[in-house]
Order: sequence, then structure tokens, then C-alpha cells
Amino acid sequence: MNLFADFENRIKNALEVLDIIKEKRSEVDFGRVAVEPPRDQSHGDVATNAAMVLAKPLGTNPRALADIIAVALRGDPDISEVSVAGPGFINIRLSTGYWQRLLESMIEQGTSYGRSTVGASKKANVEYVSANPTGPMHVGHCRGAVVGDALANLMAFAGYDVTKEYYINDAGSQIDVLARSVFLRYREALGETIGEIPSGLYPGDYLVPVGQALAEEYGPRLHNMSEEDWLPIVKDKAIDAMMTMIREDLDALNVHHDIFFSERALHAGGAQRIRAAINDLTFKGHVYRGTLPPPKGQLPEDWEDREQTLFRSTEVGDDIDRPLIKSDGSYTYFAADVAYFKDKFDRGYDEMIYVLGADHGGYVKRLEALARAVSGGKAKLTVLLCQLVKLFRNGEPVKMSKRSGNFVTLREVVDEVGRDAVRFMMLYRKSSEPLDFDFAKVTEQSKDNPVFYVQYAHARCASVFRQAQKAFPDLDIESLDLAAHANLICEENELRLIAKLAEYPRIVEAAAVAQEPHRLAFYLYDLASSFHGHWSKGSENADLRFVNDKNRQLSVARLGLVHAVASVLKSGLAITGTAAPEEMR
RNA sequence: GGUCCCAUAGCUCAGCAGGAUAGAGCGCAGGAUUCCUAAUCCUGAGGCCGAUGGUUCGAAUCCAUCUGGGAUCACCA
Repeated sequence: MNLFADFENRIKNALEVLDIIKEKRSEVDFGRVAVEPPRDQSHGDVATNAAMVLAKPLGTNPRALADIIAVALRGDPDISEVSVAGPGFINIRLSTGYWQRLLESMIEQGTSYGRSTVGASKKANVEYVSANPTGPMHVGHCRGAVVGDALANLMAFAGYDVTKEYYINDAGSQIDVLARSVFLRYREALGETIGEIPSGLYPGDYLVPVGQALAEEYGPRLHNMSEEDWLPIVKDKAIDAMMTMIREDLDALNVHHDIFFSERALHAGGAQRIRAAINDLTFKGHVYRGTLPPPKGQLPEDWEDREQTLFRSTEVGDDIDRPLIKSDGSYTYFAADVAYFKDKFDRGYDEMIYVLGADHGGYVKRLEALARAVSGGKAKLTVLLCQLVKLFRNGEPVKMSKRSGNFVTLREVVDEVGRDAVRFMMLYRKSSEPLDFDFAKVTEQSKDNPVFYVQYAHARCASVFRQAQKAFPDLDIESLDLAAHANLICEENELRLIAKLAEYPRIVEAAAVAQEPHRLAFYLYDLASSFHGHWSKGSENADLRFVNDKNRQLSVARLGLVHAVASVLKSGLAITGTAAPEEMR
């Protein structure tokens, strides 16, 4: 049962039978009628703008209409009070009985509570990470990895049929560079002195074992081949090794993809699939031979005007047409992307989401253009740009430079602060906002640290159950019907905690539809705060404690409430990919 | 120069498809522990929502212009 959906129905049903509406039913649209929690709790539990939205088409004023609607709503036994306030808000207060039944329903649903069907089983593809397989993942990949993963989890929970996908950029010149770098390590493994790694090759030590493995497998045989012959062999080995490493890194971060899609597969067999995709675009009239105007602003020194095969993306919303086939006849990266998108589209996804770093912002328009052209405007493609993460250690920014190899890897961060801290902090900010990540703060065990604060609330819930077991040793908590005495829950603070839990389904839906997983993280913090606050009420007034050894039924009823809180925390934390611990250390 | 993101309390940020007196944490000032983890809680001070116009019953939120910060610009991947 979703409180706000429930009352939206009730309010709309009440509206339908009002005379003033029946007379002009065809002229009014309930689409803008919102049913939501009021900004200020003192106003009530549920508020609606129905009167303000509908007054104009009905030719009346909001206050007068609100009074009429209020009268109709007062007939609902679950509503204890209806008032009209401000410019025409209708504020509704719910009966204690309604809250109790809501709690029962939450307890019965457990961690399924909050699941939604807004996704309507639509097929959604979330592509994220897609780091080049040329080395270990660095910290810059973290945010996209976590945001993409959490968004995918969230959308699945909200009723989408979600595929998590990783596009492996295993074609192109950077892979040749990788293979040559590995080949050098191979020669090294055979005993050659290679000296300093030449610039232009990847210097990282992580390539040493790959060279050794090649030396073991092939001995000196590769060394005697021409580059043309050894390159594909070394490439295969290198990509394999890099992807294994990347998968391990992702695993450390609790990120798991369903599909790893290889760019090379698109180039295979004489670039069959890329050609097919370009043919498809050509057939639809989006391709021509021509030249591009020089880039605006600073003109590159080596700029030359040459004829290429171009995608007329300006006709579908882009700023400039995009090359598909270079002047030397080879395919651009973007050409592979056309083929890749077409593949996704042909696989039948209703929504395709690309989670990219802010440094790829310039790529968005051409992706959107390509989606329009390939799908004839039918595909829904959205790009989620994650702004950059700045690392801090003791308040000082951590300097990184790729050239010196002095960059922080994803693994280092996860090993140092733990995956939960990394994940939650990456979500505890709108992704369109830059993020400061301070090593000291995220490991701190205090309320400054939202990860800790939320996990602690869950651990506290578990602690209450342990205490209950102590107070009632014969209580069989495992098989206890925690919903049985929900009707004993009637303290003001308890009802407010239920009200906070009642927001959960709404948050899930809104966050999933808006594709903003940070909203969930903020909600969890908010819920934890409500729980900690309620807990402390027990310090002031022993009657409010969850466990009361003189009143078994009341204790069981309150265990039900605690269980509901724990379930929502657990369910929400699971979506963020963060653990819900039973105790803190 | 073009495009994208951002601007809300001293600091770091929320603000839910425009709505009632703009919220939280930190920091600051005060308070709560014979009692389920004080690893927490409670109270208070603190804001011309970057600027100017526009849309309307109503704007931090939508539109335009401007200012200031960040990212980006390719036959690269």
C-alpha cells in the first residue's frame, strides 16, 4: 500500500462525484492534481493542490472549491481531519487506525515494501563504467560506476526490466599501444633489458605479469614474428588480462554488469556490423560525402580540409555533422558507436541510459542525434553526466598526474575506506554537482559521515531485537508475527516514524523516473535521523522505549515498527549497494 | 568563440515534474547519559535563493539576457 497513491485515488474518486465537476467533466484534467506530504508537518499528513489547479477551468475560486472538496473528503473514515489553508491547499490528517494498518502492511511486505510498477516492465539498458581496457580503473571511474549501478538497481526496484551493460573499448589505436607495451614486457620477461619505457607506451607495472604469461606460453616464438603477426596474439592476451583486472576492481566496489559488449566484435569480419549500421543510416538519408568547417575558436595547427563520409547529425539536433569514415577509409570511434546503438535498439530496449563523466559532455548531442536518426525518433536515450570527483586528504587536494603514473586507483580507494563508504558518498550528491571526497571524513564514525549514520541506524534496529530477546528469553523472534499488535502503536512520535516510512515508495518512484539515485541516499539519511531521534525519546521517557519488559504485547508491537524501519533501511541500502550491518565496530 | 554543468546560511549541500513561514549537516551558543550502543539526541542564533527582466493566482524552481566558477571542443579513443 502506497499512502500517496492511495489518497490520490481517493481524492480523484471524490472529485468525480462532485456536481460542480460532473457538469464540466470534459473540460477538466486531473493530471496536475498532486497529492504529497505537506512541507510543514504541522499542516497535516497529506496535502493536495486539487482546488488550486481545478478552480480556473471550473470558473470558481480555489478557496470555495477547496471547501466543497473538503466536505466530500470528511466522509472518509480513514481521514480524521480536513482543513483548507493558504491559497487553497487541502490538508488531510489521517486516523491512527490508518497508520496502524499501513504499518501492518509494511511489516508483511518486508524488504519488498516500496517496490513499484512505474517502470511497467519496460526494458531499460544502463550502460556505465565502460573504462578503456588499458589499465586498472582509477578513482575517476568510481562515481560513474556507483551512480550507474545504483540507478540500475533503483530502476529494477521501480519495475523496469534492467540490463547493466559495459561497453569495452577494445578496438582502436590505444589497444595497439597497449599490445606494444605488453610486448615490451614480454621481451623483458625473456631476459632482455628494456630500460626505461619509451614515451607513448603504457609504463605501468601491471603489465609485467601479462608479459610473463606470454613468455611462459609462447617462449621466444613471438619475438621471431613480424609485428603484423604477433600483434593480434598479444592484443587478445592483453585485453583479456585487463578486463580480468577491471572485473576484479568492479567486484571490489560491488559493481556487476550483465553484459560486456565488445567494440572489437563490431569491427570483426571486415567491420561487417559497422558497415551495416552505416548502410542503415545511409538508407534513411543521414549520410553524405563532404567536408567539415574548421573547428571554431583556436584552429589546430595541423588542420586540413579533407573529404570524409559524414553523418548529417545537424538535421537531428547536433551542432555539427560527424565523421563516420575517415579520409583514409578507416572507421571513426563514432561509427562503432552507431553500430553499438543500433545493436541496443534492435535488442528492443525502451530506454537506453548512458552514464558518462563530465569530460564526455561534448559527446551528448551526437549520441542523442544518432538515437533519433537510427530509431526514427522512437528510442529514448538519456545521458547522465557525472561531474568530477576531487580527492582530499586531510583537507589538502590530492594531486594526480597520469604522466608520472601518480594516479590513485579505484582499488586503492576501496581498500582504504571500504566499499560501503565509497558507494554511499558517491551517491550522497546530485550527480550533476562536483563532489569532494575526503579520505578522513568518509571513514569517520560520527554523524558527519552519512554512511556511518545510516548504517548505525540499521545496527541499532538489530540491537533492539537483541535487547528484546534478553528481556523476553522465551520469545521466539524468528517466527513472531510482528504485525499482530500494530494497533497498539499510537504514540505521536511512533506515528510520525510510520509517516516517514510511508514516503519510501514515493521516493523510489520519483528517484527512478528522474534518474536521480541521490534522492534515495538523502531519504535514507532522513529516515535514519527520524529513527535516532525517536530512539532518544526513550532516554527522556522510559515509556517510549521499544522494549518494555512489563508489557510484552506492546514490546512486540514496537518491534514491528523497528522491523519496518530496518526493512526500509536494508532495502534502500541494498539499492545503493551498501551493506546493512547488524552491529557496528 | 560554441556547447554542457553549476551558483541557496560562515562552510558543504538538499529542496521532490511552480505552491503555504526556504531545509539538513558542519561550525557557533546552550542543554540531555543510574536507562535498548551519548558512535546519539534536544534547543537557539544565522538566508534579498548570483543579477535583471518575463510567463501566472503564485517562481529558489520555468523562459530570456547578463555576471562569476567548472568541464569540453578533433579524422582521438
